[in-house]
Amino acid sequence: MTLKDVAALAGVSIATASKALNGRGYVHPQTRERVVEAAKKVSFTPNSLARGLLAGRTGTVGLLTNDLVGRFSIPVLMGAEDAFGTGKMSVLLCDARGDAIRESYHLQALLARRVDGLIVVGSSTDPRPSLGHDLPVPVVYAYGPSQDPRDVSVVPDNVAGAALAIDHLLSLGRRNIAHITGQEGYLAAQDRAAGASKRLAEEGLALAGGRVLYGDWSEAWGRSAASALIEQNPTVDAIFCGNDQIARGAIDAIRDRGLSVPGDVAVIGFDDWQVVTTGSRPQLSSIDMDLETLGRTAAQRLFAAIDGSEGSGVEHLPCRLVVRGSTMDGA
Amino acid sequence: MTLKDVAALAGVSIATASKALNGRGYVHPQTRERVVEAAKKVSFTPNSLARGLLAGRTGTVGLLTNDLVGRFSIPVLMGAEDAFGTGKMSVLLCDARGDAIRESYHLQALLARRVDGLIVVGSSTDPRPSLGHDLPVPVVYAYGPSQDPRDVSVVPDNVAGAALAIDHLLSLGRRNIAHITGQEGYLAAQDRAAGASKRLAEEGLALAGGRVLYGDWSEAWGRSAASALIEQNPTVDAIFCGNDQIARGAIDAIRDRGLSVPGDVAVIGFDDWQVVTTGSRPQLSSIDMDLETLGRTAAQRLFAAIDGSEGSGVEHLPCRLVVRGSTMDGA
DNA sequence: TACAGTTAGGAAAAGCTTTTCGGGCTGTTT
DNA sequence: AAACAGCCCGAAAAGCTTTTCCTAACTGTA
Repeated sequence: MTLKDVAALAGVSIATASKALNGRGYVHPQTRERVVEAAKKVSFTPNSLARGLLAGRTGTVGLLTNDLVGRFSIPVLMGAEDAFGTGKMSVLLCDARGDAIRESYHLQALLARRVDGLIVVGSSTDPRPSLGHDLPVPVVYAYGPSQDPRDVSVVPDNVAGAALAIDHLLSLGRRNIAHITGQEGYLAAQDRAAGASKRLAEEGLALAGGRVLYGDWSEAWGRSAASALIEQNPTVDAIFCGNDQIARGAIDAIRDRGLSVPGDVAVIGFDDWQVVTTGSRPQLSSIDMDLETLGRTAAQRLFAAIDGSEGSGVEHLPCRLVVRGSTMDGA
Repeated sequence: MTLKDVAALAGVSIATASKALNGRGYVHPQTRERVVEAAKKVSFTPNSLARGLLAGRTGTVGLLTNDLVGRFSIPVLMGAEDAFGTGKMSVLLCDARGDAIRESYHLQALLARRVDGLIVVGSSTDPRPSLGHDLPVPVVYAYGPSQDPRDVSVVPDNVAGAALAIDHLLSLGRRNIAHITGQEGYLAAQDRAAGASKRLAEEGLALAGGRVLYGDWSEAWGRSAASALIEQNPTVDAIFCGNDQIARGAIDAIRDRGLSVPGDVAVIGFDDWQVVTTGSRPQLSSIDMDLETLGRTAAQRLFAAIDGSEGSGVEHLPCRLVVRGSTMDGA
């Protein structure tokens, strides 16, 4: 099953066999045919290890994630795999589970396998420590940026995404817009709140309720916060929520109070997590971070870096508005 | 950054450097110290490619999935990664996206990289075509079994899981138990229905409504099916649902009709998908397929096969009952 | 002093592929 | 007729590590 066997079977030298299979140099068509035939016969597959050893490039990239169970890593990973092209580039996957020691262990293993580059996927959009600059391969940080601005990072633009949500609500004629979101400690929560406030301020408006309602990222919080909000501010006519679960909770609470969504209160979420958005009644509008595009972009940046391009800094990718029943006038 | 550099820096031969770092043969402690020091200094990482080329084993396994976005592959993958041990074994991930051509392409790439073994993760529990037996490495099928009984497969025991759910409902004193589930075409739907019916039959009972309510795996179906069911069979006191989304829809429909869960009707789902089970009111009891254990087991079977063990056939792993508010008496 | 037994370290092969270089050969040009 | 160009193929090196075998030196003993 090695090239030597193929060469022997075809009655040529190893060098000729190699050239025949790779289309290099001068090989008589008839000879080439014999070699190809022999290779097929023994189902020869060139050994990538030997190839990589020689070429210095392995056609493998490492994907270091910290939150595989979470729903953010996977789309990024998909996009990256997509960009690499089927079979051309392979992905070595490691999940550090938020543990720095485990991470450095994985990193070591990846470097030993001579990956051509690394993509680091954060578990949140909070900046994370850089892997450093003395690595022998380029690194791209996706979803969560590196703390070091000299690194290359690709992240979703939460601020603009929030503005998109507010824009949409404004376009529906809503003016009393509240914002319920998750833990204040998350940069994602801060960014989305900032984006929403800024956009409202541009229109001379302020958040209904006077402030951002921080809590946690759960439906339960969405329910209780929305309920209390409506209680205290009956004029609220729209709620922008920090994620889809909160939004779904808000929808349920509003319906429980006998109000209609979106008739009385329009609701929009964030993340566009299908299982949540399509399960609710009415279905939930949301802001999609388009993580697959983000993953693809990260892969492209990595390719560029592998090919010698320099560049650095944090690149913010736009979000997409996905309109469903919870903000649809006709509903 | 190669062993040669380390050896030169430490003033020894390559062979000695190798032995010093790997603890083989006779090396003077002082020499060893010098070598280790030198290796650390240039941050030497042994080239896995060269190592693998020599040893014939690469410490890499291929993970071929068909449904990365789906929620079943990931826990399996996690469990497998877990079993392999951090840094010791690496995982090459490929997503064929249900495309046979893409799959064979990925397979080729994995074999070229000389993986030590393969785990194939199905996108459903329906049997899938075997990769064949002329592969140079062992293969274990996880979640979805191979159609070929000579292969090694590890799958969740849906039949027993359904019986577990029925047992639980019976233990609450419920006797009029209905079953709402997804498309009849899915083996998972059939197995769960069969397990439920069998367990009921053992108690001399039959399904409330007289038949299994097949539909799709959505909340919307759960709502409409549960609503119609209660309408026609007011005596129903429990519903076993084929997945969590259907169950959540059922809960909502029951509450909409002014009945209480679990007071009037107990509801239990399947899959234990946290975002669905913990978001509902009350929180949803469910059957957990424990996919991480499944992944771990698949990895162990693969290890065994790599080490020469034979064995074959489909191994069914038990499910776990997770009790929450929707079947809790006190609630 | 010679020898056996340890101990330390080096030379070289193996593992597989790709690429470079050079040697035959045929046919053509001067 | 001689030289040259073009074509085809093979020998060998490079890429990096591990392991086996071997030599040299040293310790202790007969």
